[in-house]
Order: sequence, then structure tokens, then C-alpha cells
Amino acid sequence: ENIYDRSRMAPKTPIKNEPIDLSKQKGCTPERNPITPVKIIDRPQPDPWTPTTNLKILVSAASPDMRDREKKKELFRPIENNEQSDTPDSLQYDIVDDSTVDEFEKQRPSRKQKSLGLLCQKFLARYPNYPLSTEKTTISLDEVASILGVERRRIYDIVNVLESLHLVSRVAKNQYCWHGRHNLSQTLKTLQEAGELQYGELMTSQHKEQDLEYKFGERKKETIPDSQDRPLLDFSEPDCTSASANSRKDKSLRIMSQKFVMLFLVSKTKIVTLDIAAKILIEETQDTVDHSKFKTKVRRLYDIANVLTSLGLIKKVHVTEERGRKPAFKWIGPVEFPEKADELRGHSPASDPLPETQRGACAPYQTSATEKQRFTRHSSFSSAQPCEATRRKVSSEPSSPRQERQDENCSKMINLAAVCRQKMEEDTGSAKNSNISLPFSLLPVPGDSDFCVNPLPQAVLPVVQADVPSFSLPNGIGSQASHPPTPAASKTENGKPALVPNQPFLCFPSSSLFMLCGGLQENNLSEPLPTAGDLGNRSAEAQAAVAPSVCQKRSSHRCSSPSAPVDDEEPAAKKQTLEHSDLPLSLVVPKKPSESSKAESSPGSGCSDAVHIETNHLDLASPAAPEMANKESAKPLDCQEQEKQSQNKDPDEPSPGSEHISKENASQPFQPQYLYVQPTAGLSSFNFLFSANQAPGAISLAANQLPSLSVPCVMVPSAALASFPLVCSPSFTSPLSSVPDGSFSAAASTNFSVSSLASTTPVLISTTAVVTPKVSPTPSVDPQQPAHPALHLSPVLTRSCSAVKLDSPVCMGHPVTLLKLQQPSSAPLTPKSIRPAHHEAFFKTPGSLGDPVAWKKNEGNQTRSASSVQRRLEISSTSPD
DNA sequence: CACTCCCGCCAATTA
DNA sequence: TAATTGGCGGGAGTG
Repeated sequence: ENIYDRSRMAPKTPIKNEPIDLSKQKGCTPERNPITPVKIIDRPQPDPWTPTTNLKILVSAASPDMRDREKKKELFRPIENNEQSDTPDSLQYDIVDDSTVDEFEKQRPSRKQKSLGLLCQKFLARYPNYPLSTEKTTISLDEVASILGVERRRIYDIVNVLESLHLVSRVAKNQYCWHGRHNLSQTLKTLQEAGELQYGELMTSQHKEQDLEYKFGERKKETIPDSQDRPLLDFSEPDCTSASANSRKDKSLRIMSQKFVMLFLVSKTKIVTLDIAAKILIEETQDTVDHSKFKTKVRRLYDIANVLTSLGLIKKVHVTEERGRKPAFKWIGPVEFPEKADELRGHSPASDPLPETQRGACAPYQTSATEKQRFTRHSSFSSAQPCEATRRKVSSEPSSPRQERQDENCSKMINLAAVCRQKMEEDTGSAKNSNISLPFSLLPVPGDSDFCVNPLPQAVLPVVQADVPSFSLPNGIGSQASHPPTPAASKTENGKPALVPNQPFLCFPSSSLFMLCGGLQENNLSEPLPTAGDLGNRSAEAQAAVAPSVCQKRSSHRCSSPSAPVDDEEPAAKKQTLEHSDLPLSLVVPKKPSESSKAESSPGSGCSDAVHIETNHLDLASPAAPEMANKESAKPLDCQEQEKQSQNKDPDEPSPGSEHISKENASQPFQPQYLYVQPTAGLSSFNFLFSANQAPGAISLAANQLPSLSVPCVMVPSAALASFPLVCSPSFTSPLSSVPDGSFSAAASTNFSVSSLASTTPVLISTTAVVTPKVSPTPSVDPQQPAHPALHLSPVLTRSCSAVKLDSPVCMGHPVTLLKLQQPSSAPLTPKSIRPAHHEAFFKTPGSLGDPVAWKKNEGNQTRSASSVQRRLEISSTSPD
């Protein structure tokens, strides 16, 4: 169908009959596509020369898409196998060789395979996330289009969105300059600022919806006109803008994209529903809202969302409102830019903090005209006059020149927001005032399961229960994982892990996997504080690599990106996890229903609990952590943030941890042992590994109580771990240790809860009994950590529920360490056979677990929750069963 | 049926 | 005028 294909096909026609050889040759010979060759090479290696291999090669040669698929396969073998049938090649393939084609090809290139999100991933895969400052990568539209086998039009869709984020800039006709994510944080920051001006109040005052409305309404009236005057100024090009008139450009996908992103950044919940976004965006442009327009806007938003998803900045979720489920997207990218950005930057070679610099690299561009300029930072965001209203709120913020312009925009935005809100209300009816109040930000309502749900660890893994585990795990696991395997590396990585230890939660970088290991080790204890510091650094670095974009990693995997390597390493694990991918998502705590009771009561609050926890974790992870934590406590972070954080962390740890783990376990069981949940490509950043084998008991523990915590990531120790008692709260531990794997036991959970109440101690997952109860089995080390953890946690815990408990950090450390390493090896046995059981355990854990209900919900959600993107990604949710 | 969103027509812009 | 960009919305694929 694709031109691209055709071209090939035609020439090659002969191919049909000549299967392999030709194909290879062709593949090799890059007549048309020079690029192809490389990939081809890759392919072959992985697959030795099986008959199939040839076919594959041919296919790959035939279409880029195919290749991508192949890559994916590599990444996710398990899935792939299943999928094979899926492969799009089919058509081409068929044509070529019917006989050979067989299964795989038959299928037509499913629509998913052609999705913009997937295409975008491919596109992104071609360029480094953080290119050297010196090197400037130019992108030829034609070339890319041909390589990717799509029409140019599609490339424009991608490029326009990327351009809105300054990941690329247009240099000349058909030429774009790739900047990578170096400036992403800066750009986001700018957008956030702009967004705050425009919409900020809304967000801020969400609580006071009504007030806002009034305000907005007024403002709107006032400002609107202005805004209308200029269609979209927005950041995009206000200044130079002049240039090309506003006509088309103003409507540009670019602007829409920026606005869309702004909504996320401004939103407290970081969740924006499509309809709201569409309404807001429409408003800006026009007052009249007609249905068709709305539809069109939504279409565009999907386009943008697909690209943003590929970038790992957002993920799809569903928000349940009174009316029902609504499609929405959650921001999973970085939330705080300033610091990170800097750090990141430091990281990056280029000194220029500003995007401009990069642009500078591309120089022509600036000069040129206006078009390109649109994105220049200053222009983009700067705005002319501050809106009064906005100002007021924003006032606190340092006023910058930019804002001025923005104001206008802002005003528009605000107006829009107001309008939207009103509309919403009208539309909806009255109810939702609260909800309505913030158009953009949806509330994570207590009910809304999706985002909330997803997050919930509990749901996901009953046993594991994210909450506890996460905390505990982090401590133990994080540190351990990294350490054992590679000391040196561990250190750096440890930083993150270390962080974890200190704090209850661990966050794993989304991309990376996260594993639970049985043991933590010394590091945890020793480093607790340092870690935090380290973490900051580490995280910074890690983040630098990944963080900025946060989720990106995913993309990285396949991509050359720096961070990627690690991830790649762990294919097996990932694959497995992938299967379960859905589950991971559940991590989100927000609502966390665990405390189901409360969840509904206060959506925000509910989330907050979870959030808090996460936050704490996050704090550890991120440099700014401390502050963050506080903040969070003050105001619950959005689920997103949490996730995000988790993601950020993930990268660091995951890789190391996962690898290590894998290694350890590797001996056997890799697969069986861990389930890795991966957000699919970039979707969510979380990845989880669960040991399949894990002893139920261990898991169960966490699960029960954890719920409240709902840590983003949970690690479950592998079965081996199980053998060791994993963690749990100290009190818990003991029981656990005693308890066999199978027993999840409520008892354990019970214990947990109790203990939890008592102390703030972070939850640990340690392997065995080692962990003694609070009593402090652990040595002196503990003391250090405890404090922090306690602090962070305690609040959370208390709030969240009794359920959440923290073990004393100390305890964890020791126990964990000890436990984990040693035994695991022995333990690891659980073969696949075992898994099944485990799975059941996870999912089905009996009600005994803390929140059966919540849990159930989660499950449901999880399974279903996979976002379209994910689907696209091909991450199948297939479960091992 | 609703949600997604691919596809490509065709207009606006640019060269 | 030709080529490049990209708005736009029909309608198909999915669930």
C-alpha cells in the first residue's frame, strides 16, 4: 500500500519467487534506502539462520516497519513470538513469498502498526535523545518518510509536535534540525510558566472552582477579545510571528501541541481529558463551537497525544466522571523543570541551556524567518502583557518579560478555560462543579479508576502490594540490586537505589525495569542519607539522560539513546514483564483506594496519600526530593508526578537492578521469576518486575498494607526471595519468614498492618525474616534512615491509612541485605510452573489481602487499561498463563 | 456504538 | 508555477 513498499516491490517483483537470497541482497543493497542496510544487519544476528530468518530478513528489507517490529521482538521476545502473526509484513511478504510467509504475514498491516505513535517512535529511535551539542543532526523529511515508509504528511504531524517542544527545528525546506531533549525541560518549564499565566489560576484554585469561574468569566470577557485577536499566539510565535501571518500557522498543530502540554503542566492532577482540552483549545481560536469543529480538534489532539505519548510525556488514561468514562491523558513527564533542567543540562555537553543555543547551531533557522522562530524560546513564550488576573496569581512568580506576552495568551487561555468550564457545566449539567471547575485537570476522582486504578499497586499485585513493597523494596532491593552485581556501577546507580533505601519508596525509571531483589544490601543502610544526596546527583544524571523527558527511556530502548543500553540488556525480563504490562500501570497510587473507603471520600485526598508516599520516594530520588516531599505533603502530587518520579528513578535503578537481578536469577529463572511490567514503549514509565515465583507470602504482605502506599513500583522478590522472606514490615517479616511462600497470608498482612500503624518505618521488603520487627533487628544503620523515612512516611502513613506502614529503614537494610543476596540464588527455582500459581496469587490474592476490593478494581482496570498507545506498541498484555 | 485516528484531499505557503 | 506544508474531516479499524 505504501508507496514505499510499492516501489520496492515493483522492482523486485521477482522476489516473490525468490525468497531468501534475493531478499537479503536487497536488504543489503540499499538501493533505495540506504538506511536499511544497517538494520538488516542487526536482524540477522539475532536470528541465526533459520528458514524463518530469511523471511524475516526479507521482510525487514522490504519494509521499515517490519524492521521495527523485529526490533521490538528483540526487546520483547515473549510477546513477539505471540505476535508474530501480527507482523505487518504480511502483505508484502505474501506477495513475495506466499508459502514462506505463512503465518506472520498474513495479517495486514494492522492499523495499529501504522499508528502515528508507532511511527513517531520509529522516528525518535533514529535520533539520540541527547545528541552531542556539537553535532547537529539534520533531518530530511523525504528521507525519513521513505525510510519509515510513510507519506510525508505523517512526518509533518510528528515533526510539528516535536517542533513545538523544540526537539527539532526547521532549518529549511525539507530540512529539520534535531535537537534532542536537551532543552526539553527548559521548554517545558517555559510552557509551564506560560501555562500558569494562562491557566494557572484555574489549576491553582481548582478548589475554588466557583471563584475561578467567576474570575475567569470576567477575565474571559476582558481578555478574551485579545486572545481572539490573535489566534494562537502562544508561545509559539508571538514575536516574530508576525511573519507569516497568523492564518494557518496559528492554528498550527504546533500551537495546539504547546497548549495541550501547557494544560498538563498547569493541571494539578496532570490529567487532561480530551474533551476539555478540545474545548479549551477551540475556545481560544473561536468562540463558536460547533460539533464538527470539536471533532476535528479531538482528532488533532489524538495526533498530538500520540506523539507525546511516544515521547513518554503523557499516557492515556480514562477518567471517570459522573457522566462516565472519558478519554484523558496523564502527564508522566517531568514536572519540575528548573532544577532538573539545569542539572540535566550540566549533564549535557552543550552548555547552552537554552534551546536557542541549539538552534543557534542550526543557525539559519533563526535568521530565517519567522517561521522557524516561532519556537524560539523567548518568542515562544514570551508574551506581551501580563494579564491582570493571571498576574495576580502568578504574581508570586517572578515576572519575566515573557510573561507579558503570555499574558495575552494567558488571558485567552484563561478565558477559554473559563469558557470551557462553563460549557462543561452547561453541558454536563451542573454537577460537576468541582470537576468542571478545572477543565483541564480532571480530578482524579476517587472513582476514576483509570488513572487511579492503574496506579494502584494493590490492585495489581495483591500480594506484592505495591505499597509496602515498594518502599521496602527500594531499600533493600534497590540498593541490593545495584550493588551486588556491580559495585562500581552500583554506586552510581546506587545513588538511586540508595535513595530508595532511605525512603520507603523506590521509583524506578519507567523505562527501566524494576526488579525486586531479594536482598538489599549494605548499601542501603550505609548510604541512606548519602544516597539521598547521591540520588539527587544520580537522579539528576540519570534523569539528565532520561529524566528530562522522563519517560523517554522507552524510546531509548530501542534507540541508541544512552540510557537505553541498560534497558536493552534486559530483554528477557522485560518481555516477561511486558506481558503483564498492564499491571504495572496500576501502580499509581493516587486514589489508592486501598483505602478504598477513603478513596471516594476525597479523590484528591485519596490520591494525596498515595502521592505523598510516592513523593517521599521521589524526594529521595530526585535531588530536590526533600523539597518535593514537603510539597507533596502539603499538596498531594499528582499521580502523575508520582509516576513520573518513579519513572525517573527507574531508569537508574532499573537497569542496574534489573540486570543484576537478572544475572543472579539468571541462572535460572529469569523469566519465571520476574514479571516485568513495562510500560510499553514509553507509555508509562513504570516497569515492574515481579518475581513470578515469589512466595506468595512475601508478596501478600506488601499487598495488604501497601495498598495505601501504592508505590509506583513494586518489586517483588523473586520466588527465591520468597524463600527468603521478603520484606515486609518488620513485624510482618517475621511472620513471613516463617510463612511459606504460598501463604500469603492474611496473617502476614495482618501483622503488617499492625506494625504499620505503629511505626512509620518504611516498608521494606526484605527477604526474609531477617527483618525483625521493628525491634530493630537491624543494626545501627537503621537509625539513620529511620528518621527520614519515618518523617516522610509517617505523614503519609498516618494519612493514608493505618495500612501503610513503614518498617524501620534500618531493619530493612540489614535484613534485606543479608537475606536477599544469599539465598536468592538457591531459592530461585520456581520454574514456570510455579509462576502460574504466583500469578494467580498476585491477581487473585484472596480478600485476605488488604484491600481486596481495591485490588479487584485494579485488576480490572489494569487489564483493560492498556492505552492505545501501548497497544500500538504492541505490548501485549498477554499474561503468562 | 463509541473511541481512535489513518488517510489523503486540497488549500495555504513557500521556493 | 511547482513544491512544500499542513488543516481538515471522511470514514475505517477496534473494542
